[in-house]
Amino acid sequence: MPERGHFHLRGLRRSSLTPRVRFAPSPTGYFHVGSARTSLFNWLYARQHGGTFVLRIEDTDAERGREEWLEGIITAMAWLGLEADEGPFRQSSFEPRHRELADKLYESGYLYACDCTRDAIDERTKDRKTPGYDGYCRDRGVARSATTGLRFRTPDAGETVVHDIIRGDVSFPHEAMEDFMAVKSSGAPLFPLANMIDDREMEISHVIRGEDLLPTAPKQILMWQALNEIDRDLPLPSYAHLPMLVNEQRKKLSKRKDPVAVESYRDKGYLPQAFVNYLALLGWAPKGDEEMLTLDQLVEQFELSDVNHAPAFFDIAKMTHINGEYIRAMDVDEFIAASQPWMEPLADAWAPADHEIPWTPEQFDEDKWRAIAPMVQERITMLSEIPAMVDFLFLENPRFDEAAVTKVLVNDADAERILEQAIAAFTDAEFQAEALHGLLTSLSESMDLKLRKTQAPIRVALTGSSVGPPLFESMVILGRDEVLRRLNAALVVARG
RNA sequence: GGUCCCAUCGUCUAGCGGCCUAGGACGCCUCCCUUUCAAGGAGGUAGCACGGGUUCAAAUCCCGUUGGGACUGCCA
Repeated sequence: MPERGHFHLRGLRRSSLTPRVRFAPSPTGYFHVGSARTSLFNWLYARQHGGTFVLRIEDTDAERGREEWLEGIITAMAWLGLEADEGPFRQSSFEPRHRELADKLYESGYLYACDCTRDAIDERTKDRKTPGYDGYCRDRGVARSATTGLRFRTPDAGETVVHDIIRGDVSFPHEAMEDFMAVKSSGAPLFPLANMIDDREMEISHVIRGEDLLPTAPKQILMWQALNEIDRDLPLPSYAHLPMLVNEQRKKLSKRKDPVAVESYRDKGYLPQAFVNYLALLGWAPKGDEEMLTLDQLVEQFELSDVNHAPAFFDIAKMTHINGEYIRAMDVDEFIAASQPWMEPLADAWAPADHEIPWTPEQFDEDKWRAIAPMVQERITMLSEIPAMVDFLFLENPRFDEAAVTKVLVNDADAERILEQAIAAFTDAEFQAEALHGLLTSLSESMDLKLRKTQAPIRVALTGSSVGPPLFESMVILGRDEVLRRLNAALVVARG
């Protein structure tokens, strides 16, 4: 069923309404979670309608665009599974066309030259109720020069209506619309113009972007219509403005204060499927009660017109929970493969940033890791948590948690006899989890202690921590000799 | 200040006039399971911002108020 907004495409010669959408990020050094969501929604829309997903990098800000950042965007999108059908195109490469059309708009009178400085405008308008450009140069006939920008002559009356697939019709009265700057004094168009020209040239049918761009939509529509008069006559795209992603203060996510880099979530060990799944749940919800959805299911169920209007809080706690679910849902081999970058990163493969591995490559033991992996899998929510949980298997000596040592080895009067008896019992025990379990259980009974009490000093002695994977399984993986050696070392500590 | 957007549990949301005694999920709390921690199981906590209409009937429609937010640059 065609949703609201599709009527714009009536009479269009574009082949049978197949949509062409685009994701147009500006390169800023990392991939923003908001961009990821916008990208995802565009991709989903294209996929479910058999359309085309175009990637266009808006790199016209000379100071900002850096070569390696393009790679960052593509890498992050590939990680999320959002490959573009066309592109990446660089907006900067279309600048000749931008200038050509800007000139045409100027020659046709849609744009006029303005030599006002910001200070002069502010000075003139400081006492007015309505700040913004006052139209000073509108009819002054200022000659275009290297110091004049070009402003768009907005209509005096009437209004421009943005037909938004998500929000319905949004009207902007021209009366309140200033003659905005469209072309820099350098002759290069500003974002609203350049962005719109590219959408025309690429015959984009649906502009799906953040709500922060809703106020620029009427400007772009006005200029689009102007170009329809003097250049090609092209149908307006449909618009869909996605609600903002906000922080706990309900403000737009800030690159300064909020953790917005997609790369950092990858580094922490969020799985792309989980990340995408969570992103899809921000501003949209599936029909049923099941919210764990694969990319394929999202393509099937996603509905752009059902997207919410209100801003959504980017809740890392919920995303982390979903990530844990995905981790537990993997089979062990998948889990081991996925965790490799955090365990034994390959020399020329991707490795997480800010991640320290406590053991050396020589100390790492693949067999031990495989043996304990299933138990680790159901205890973590992020892959980066793994090393701290298994390092005792690979290190010469466990990294001791001082608080735990003090509590269960030093300050606990029972620690000494528990360790002594455990050593005696384990020395010629069958080293198998069930057997060890039974052995310590009966040993506890003979000492009139709870098993939870007797396992504590042993756990700290072997792993350095009072929390961790199941103890008896860990003992088997560690082996009798090592278990006895560590218990004896702990006994020395317990005896003070 | 101006223009625009928005408003259901703390959070993400379902709900599109009667099925709502407002459903699910995260979080939080309790209990069960249990060798720690998790996981899992069973419960619980908590919401229609407010005020007017319209209607036999409103979380759902309309208006207003309040409260959030975005934009307001020769950045994109």
